[in-house]
This record gives sequence, C-alpha cells and structure tokens, in this order.
Amino acid sequence: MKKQIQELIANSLKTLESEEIIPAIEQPKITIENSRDSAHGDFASNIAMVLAKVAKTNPRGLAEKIIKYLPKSDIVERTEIAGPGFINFFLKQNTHQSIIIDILEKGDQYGDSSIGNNIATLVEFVSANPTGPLHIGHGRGAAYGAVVANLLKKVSYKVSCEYYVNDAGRQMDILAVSVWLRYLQINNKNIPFPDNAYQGDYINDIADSLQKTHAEKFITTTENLFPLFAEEDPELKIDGLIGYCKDELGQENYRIVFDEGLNVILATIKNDLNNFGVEFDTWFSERSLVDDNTVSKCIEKLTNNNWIYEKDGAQWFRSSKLGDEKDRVLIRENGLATYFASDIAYHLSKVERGFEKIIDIWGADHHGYITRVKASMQAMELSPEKLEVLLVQFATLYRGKEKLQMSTRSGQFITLKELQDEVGKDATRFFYIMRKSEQHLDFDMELAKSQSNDNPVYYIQYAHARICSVFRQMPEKGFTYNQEEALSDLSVLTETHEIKLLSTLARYPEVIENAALAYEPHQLVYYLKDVANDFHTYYNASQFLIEDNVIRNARLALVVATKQVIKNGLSLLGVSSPEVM
RNA sequence: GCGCCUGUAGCUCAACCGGAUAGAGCACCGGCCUUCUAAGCCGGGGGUUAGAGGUUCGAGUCCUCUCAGGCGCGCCA
Repeated sequence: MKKQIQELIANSLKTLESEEIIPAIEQPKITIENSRDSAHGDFASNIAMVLAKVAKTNPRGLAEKIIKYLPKSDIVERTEIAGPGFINFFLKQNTHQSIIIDILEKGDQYGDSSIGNNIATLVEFVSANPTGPLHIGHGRGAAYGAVVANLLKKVSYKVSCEYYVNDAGRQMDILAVSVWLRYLQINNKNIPFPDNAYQGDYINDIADSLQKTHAEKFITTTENLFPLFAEEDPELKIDGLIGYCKDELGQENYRIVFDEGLNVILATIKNDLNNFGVEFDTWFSERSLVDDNTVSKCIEKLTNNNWIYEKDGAQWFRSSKLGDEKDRVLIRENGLATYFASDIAYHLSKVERGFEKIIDIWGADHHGYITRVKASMQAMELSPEKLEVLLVQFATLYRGKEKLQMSTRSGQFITLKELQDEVGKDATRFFYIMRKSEQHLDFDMELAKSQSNDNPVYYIQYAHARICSVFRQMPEKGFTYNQEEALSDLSVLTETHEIKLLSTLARYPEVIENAALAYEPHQLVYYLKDVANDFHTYYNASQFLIEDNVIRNARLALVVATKQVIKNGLSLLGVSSPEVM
C-alpha cells in the first residue's frame, strides 16, 4: 500500500516538473510513514518539506501543488495538509477491509516477500566449542540466529544454517586430557585433576562410557605423570599434560579419547538445540579445513601475494595494511596454525560454496575480530562486503538478585536445557529475542518463572487461544460461519476497533521485510504485541457470536485473519500458537 | 591509554533510512465479569531522552566534547 502511495506522489511530481510549476529537481526517495495518530490519516509523507528548499517554495505551498496533481486512486479517500507540511492520506474503508481477503487467500504465505531474490545466504551461528553443554549465553545466539534465518527465508533469501564445529585446537586438547584424567581416576583415585581442566560432571560420564567400551585400553604408566602436576603455571601445566597424554596414548588412541569427548558433547549439543527448535543444515568441521589443506592453501596464497611475513619464528598476516590495529599471527612459533588461520580458510570455504551473502552471528566479545576477518577476505580477494557480522550480547543469568558466574571450564553454569526445562520453550525463546540483540540481557530465572503468567508471550498466545475458543463455542451456541458470504460483504466492518485491527494486520508484510532486512526479530515481537492488543481491545468491545448474519460473518472473518497473522508471526519466532490456554 | 557498544518514566524496554503531543509492560491509583476464557479491557499519575554545544524547516535519532557503564586490545578460542 505504501508503494502505491509512493507512485501517486512520484506521478504528481513528474507532472509538476513537466508543467514547469516546479523546477526539475533531483528527487530523494519518497518516504511514506504509517501515521502514529489516526487523526493524521493512515499514511503520511514528508516529501513537501524535504523538497521545499530545492523547489524554492514553502512546504505547505508545495504540498498543495502535489496534492492538486495526484492521480485518481482507488484506495485514497482524501488527503490533507497538516503541521509544517505533511501530506496525510486517508484510505477508503474498503481498502482496509480488503486486507482480510488477502490474508485468507495467502494463509501461511501471508507476509512472504520476494525481496531476497533467492540469494544464496549462509547464516552461521551458535558455533560454541564442543567442550561442554550449551549454556544460557549460547541460547540467545541460537534463538536469535534461528529467527533471523526464518525471517530471511520468508523474504526469499535462500538460507542455509550452519554450525561451525571447533574440533581442532588447544581447547579440544584440554577436553581430551580432562576426559583421560577422569578415566584414569576410575582406577586410581590418587590421580589429581587440574583446576583449569574441564570440571563438569559430563566429563565423568564420558570417561565412564570410555571405560565401558574400551575397558582398560587407555591406562598407562603414571609414574611420570605426577611430576607434571608440580608445574606452577597452570597453562604450562595443562600443556605438559596434553603432551604427556599424546605421547603415552599414541596418535591413534589419543584420537579415540579425543573423539569420544567430541562426539558425546556434540550429540548433546545437537539434541539440546533440536529440543529448542533450532536446526542446522550443516555442521562444518574446523578439522576438515586442516585435513583437506584449505588452511595451507590460504597461507600459500597469502604468502604468494606478500600478505605474510616472518617474525620471531612466527608467520604474520599484514592485517594492519587493511585497517586492523596490528598484524596477526597465522602460524605460531611452535608450527601450529592459529584459530584465525582456520577462520580465513573457513570464510574461503563459505565463498567457494557459492554463498553470496554470508552472515556470521558472534558473541559481542568477539567484536574486535571483525576487522581482521574482513581484512583477510580482502587479502584473499573474497569481497568482504559479502560478509555481515551480527553481534549478540551475552545474557547474564540471575537468580533473583544473585548474579550467577558462569564458566564452562569450572563446570558451574546453567545449561540451555536446564533453562528450557525450568522456564519452558516458548517463554525462553521469546524472552531471548524480545530485545534488540546488541543489548545486554539480564535473564532473571526467578522472574522468568514467577512472572511467567505476565510474560508477553502469553499475552500474544492468549489472543490466539481466545479466537480458537470463539470458534469452539460457535456451534454450541447454534451459530455458523460462512466465509464466502463474509468476504462478499465486509463493508460492515466500520467500527474504530475494527479499522484499527485491519490496518495493523495490513502492516504485517512490511514488518516482516523490515525485521528481516535489519536482522531485528524484536520488531516482529513488538508488532505481534500490537496485534494482540488490538484484538483484545476489540474482543472486549464487540461481541462476535451474534444474531446478525452479515455482521457475524464479517467479524468472524476479521478474527480468522487475526489468528492467521498471529500464527504466522509466532511460528517465525519458533513459539507455539496454542488453541487452548 | 586506544578502539567499539550502550545511556529514554521508579524498574525492564520500544520509537519504522531525522518527522507531528517520545510510547508499551511491570509497579502504583481508580473502574469493567447474569454477555464469545479477567492470562483480558478502559481511565489516571509519572520524562529537561545522562549533560553541554552544534548541524536544519524539524534531533531520542546525525556531528563534537564531558560524564557513567559494558566489551575488546594474546603466538587463546
């Protein structure tokens, strides 16, 4: 509808120019707003104020001329000049009412848009290290990423969701050592366990299952193990243990222990995400980038193009030439590639797999990382503008006023699963995305539980359930609903609350498009609150199940359309639309 | 110290590429259930949009500075 009004104005301006009433001017984009106040009509444009200066006239005068030359329209009832020079558009009532027909025809597809043009898009999110179960911070990224992906799909981006599995690197070695030490402890209680190894009970579980499947296969002599615990620097201590573990077990057995930890934890993660309603198309292994030489190819290419130099025994990438604060190490003195090196290869892979739009969703603590990844894409000639990095602030967990410190290594954290079990899936997902993603989120579990009845998610779901209830009661009360007849005579929907609800429903496609293009699920959340509010108000003001056939049918059609929009919106958020509450 | 982000009602947050009188929820006060679910609706109080300048027809929104908070500044990931 906005587009139609835009065209009307564009036409008028063209006429004004050709009639030489105003000079030929370069036109800015004509913006049309939804009026906040119904006294200002349905839509408003500020075009007269924007163009007044270049047209060398005053805004109200220009507005008058624009209105005079507006082409006739089927949808506009009248226009008005208001305030400093706004042009307000009042729509004909049947324009409002016809949205019901549109909604009921399109059903689940109402709100779809083609603006994404089937552009191949990769959304990578969560990607937590598989060193433990997902905690509450990951949950926010999971909910956010899933909804962003849903929104983009709705507006015709061809979306693939991916989880990058960091199955290489030191953290994973620490995990393997943690498992191995717990395994050894099963047979020898005297073996110590370092503070900075992974403490969680799940490590014991993995060790137990290792014991069950492989019995005593990984038990080695431990005489040389004990002295390693004497090392004072905890990081050196754990590195010493890693080295010892690798040497004692040998490559093959070390891999078995390592993979047991990886696979068990990854399975837990997958399971928790599925239960949370978050699914991935691909699970991309970091190790695979090393194994298939993508990493080394990248290093080679960068070296050939003089993006790499050697200093202090390490290989450095000249990121400072591309906007970064300093150069970054790709290959360490000890010969191992850094995480950043893998990431360069990973982004090469993303481009090589044909993705035109690459969305990375990271925790906000990684924001300093953006410049160097873009720099690396530049150096790799990979069009860094394809990459869009979205940051999600961490959620801080509270129990009442008590802030819960969390760290994966210490094993003290509330998992996503526990949160979901306690708060419920719908409320958890809704809570996570009802705020702008770059805002801090204080997730108070006490509050989330105790106030669960006041949670806005129920407000919206309640509207849906109420509508379902109306239709359950209908036959009991001896009424019928004839949709065909309803759609042929919607003109009886003229009450204030009806018009309000109709115009809110008409906004849905625009909301989806805006929310998708801005990667802002919370826009949809706020919109759905509006829909629910308009409906509840209407519900309290008007009776739907009444004798008058024409009015009853028309009202029920409006109510069905409302139900459809709520269901479409909630399903994008991954929240259920209950029929009974 | 440098860089990025944030600062809106008592609390938690909105405000559609700069638009009209800055809006909701919670909390507080007052109304509405012989009528489709009161998990609801209606009304009321509550603001110098952290502060000071600037840009223009017009600023919560853009620019500069100050203050306050968060995050980042590894041959960790």
